[in-house]
Amino acid sequence: MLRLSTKGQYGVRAMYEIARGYPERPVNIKEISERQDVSIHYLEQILNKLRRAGLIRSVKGPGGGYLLAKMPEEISISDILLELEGPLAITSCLNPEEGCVRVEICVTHLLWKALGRQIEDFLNTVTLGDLLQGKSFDDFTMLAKSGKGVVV
Amino acid sequence: MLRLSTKGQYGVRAMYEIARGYPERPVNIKEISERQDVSIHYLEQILNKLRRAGLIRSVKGPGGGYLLAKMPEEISISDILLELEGPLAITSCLNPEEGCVRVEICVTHLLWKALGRQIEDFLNTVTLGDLLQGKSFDDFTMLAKSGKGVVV
DNA sequence: AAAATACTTAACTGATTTTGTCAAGTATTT
DNA sequence: AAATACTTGACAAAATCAGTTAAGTATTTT
Ligand code: FES
Ligand code: FES
Repeated sequence: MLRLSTKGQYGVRAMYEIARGYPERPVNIKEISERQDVSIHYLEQILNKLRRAGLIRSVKGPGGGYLLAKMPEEISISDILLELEGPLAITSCLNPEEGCVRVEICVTHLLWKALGRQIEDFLNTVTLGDLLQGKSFDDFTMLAKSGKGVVV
Repeated sequence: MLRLSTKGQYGVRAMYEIARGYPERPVNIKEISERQDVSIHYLEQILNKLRRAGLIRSVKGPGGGYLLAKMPEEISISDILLELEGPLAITSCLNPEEGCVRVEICVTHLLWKALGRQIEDFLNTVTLGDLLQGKSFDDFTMLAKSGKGVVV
């Protein structure tokens, strides 16, 4: 139930590796591939999307690789997943591109909407910075929406 | 991203229709099919699973149909989805049946685990009773875990 | 007893999505 | 010029999803 695709998962793990080089050291694909055990070809596909989305930039030539385009604290998990998997839409009814004619009379619409908001709040709150710090996320749950800092 | 299957969605909607007959009136498949616009054959498949799981029971013969096996307040959305879509597992690593050898060294494992907990808390908290009452779920989010009542 | 209603079960199939691979580049530095 | 490294698009096997088909069994009403 509610599975995240490997593309999204690999994407976050790749971004973590790139974040480790922040702000100076370019991290090349081979290094990411080896550390996270994901094929180079598949990573190329993933990193390409993330680059076009402006989350990372690339440096060519020997010694090149990928660099974070922003501070780790400014890149949320949501940012990454959005590019790789499209907008969060628990149901097709909630997908702007699909929509649903039953919305007005549907008894579950608000339920799924609330669940989506719950997930979105969480993913918006957690950033690469949190991953770098090795947080446990135990207390993220209820504080996510408070807007204030999050307990470690 | 993170799509719920139609089976799960239809299942919740079907359970809502059955809940409307609680505690006495059996609701037949045809009525559910018409009100929720889901094929009878597909519903049969879904209701069968829910019956074997003990969430509903069936009454045969003319005037028969399906009845809730418990009070609407005692059946959570999580109960329904669990039967139709299996256990919540954002990633295969979190699925008991699959597992992952990288768990110990993985930088994202705790992240997905926390997200899963977030979702599970929510789905465990909402019941058919809430749907019957037409709640908006606006305030469920942060109060889900408090254990106490939920704001309408 | 017969007919009508209604649930039960298993098998099957087409469509879609996921999860990658392959091939042929382009760009930069040493 | 050679080595390194990113870039892009096409392709395809595998898995999952969504739904149908078909052939029942069980119960009540007349
Ligand atoms: S069926 Fe589309 S909103 Fe419920
Ligand atoms: S790769 Fe399995 S836990 Fe992260």
